[in-house]
Amino acid sequence: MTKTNPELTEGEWMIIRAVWECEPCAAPTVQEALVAEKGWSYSTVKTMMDRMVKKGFLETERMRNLILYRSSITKSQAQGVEIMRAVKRAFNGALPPVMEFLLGNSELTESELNELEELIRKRRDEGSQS
Amino acid sequence: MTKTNPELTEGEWMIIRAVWECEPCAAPTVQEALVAEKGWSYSTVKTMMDRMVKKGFLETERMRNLILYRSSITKSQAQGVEIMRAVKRAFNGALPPVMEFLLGNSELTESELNELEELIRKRRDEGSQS
DNA sequence: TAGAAATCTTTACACTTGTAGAGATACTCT
DNA sequence: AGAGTATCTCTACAAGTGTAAAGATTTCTA
Repeated sequence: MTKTNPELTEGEWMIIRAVWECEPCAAPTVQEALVAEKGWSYSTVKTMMDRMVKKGFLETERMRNLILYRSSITKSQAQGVEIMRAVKRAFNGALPPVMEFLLGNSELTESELNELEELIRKRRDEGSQS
Repeated sequence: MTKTNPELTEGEWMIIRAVWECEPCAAPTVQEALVAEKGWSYSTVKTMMDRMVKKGFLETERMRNLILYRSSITKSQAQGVEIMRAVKRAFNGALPPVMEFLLGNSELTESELNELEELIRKRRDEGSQS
């Protein structure tokens, strides 16, 4: 039942980030992890988590009276969907302008710039081999 | 009343893209432009547009019986907000991993790669001057 | 000037999302 | 076994979003 194209809401991102940190974990644990940042009550968190189960973002396993949750989607999967959705919406799916925007609007250190150049070089090598 | 931090929904993106294409334009024009892709009725489009006015995403000007709409936010403004929101949500605001992801998951031509390197170089020069 | 055509206004409804209270259960410790 | 504690379930509600029908108004045209 794993969702292949997960579109998470802001609240769901909060939840799943916490789950990735501690899975498998129970709802009260997640709530405790988020209460400082979001102030959410237990009911709030539990409701969201159960909705996420229904949507296929989380899975549950019952251990006695405890319900353990784990993510059904990987972090990189969710990251990819999220970023690509934005790219599609805002840039009609065109990547170079996005890169351009990011390069122009971000604070990158020297070493990060080097790293990126390295990635580009690697990318080029891979490309020419196929 | 221009919104400085516009978060557009999917539907609103549809609308505003069409508005950017033809502004100033009337609601029926926008509806016609979108009906093929979305199948939205006139009422649907008009309702969304009026909500967007209330939110400060669009502005209106009345000409006789016609209401002309124009965008209150620029394309690059909206693009920036959209992409940065995704970066923040999915990558906790860290840009290098995003770039890495994009480089690894996109089809870029040789010349686009060159272009990116050029951008990086330029970025570095700017950085070292300040 | 009456009917047709274009456009706008009002109202509505279902679904999602953020939010949570209140009550039911189950487990633990004395 | 009873009381306290932890956890879960049920129910609810307001705001926002996608969707649009029906009616009102304005303008054009014969």
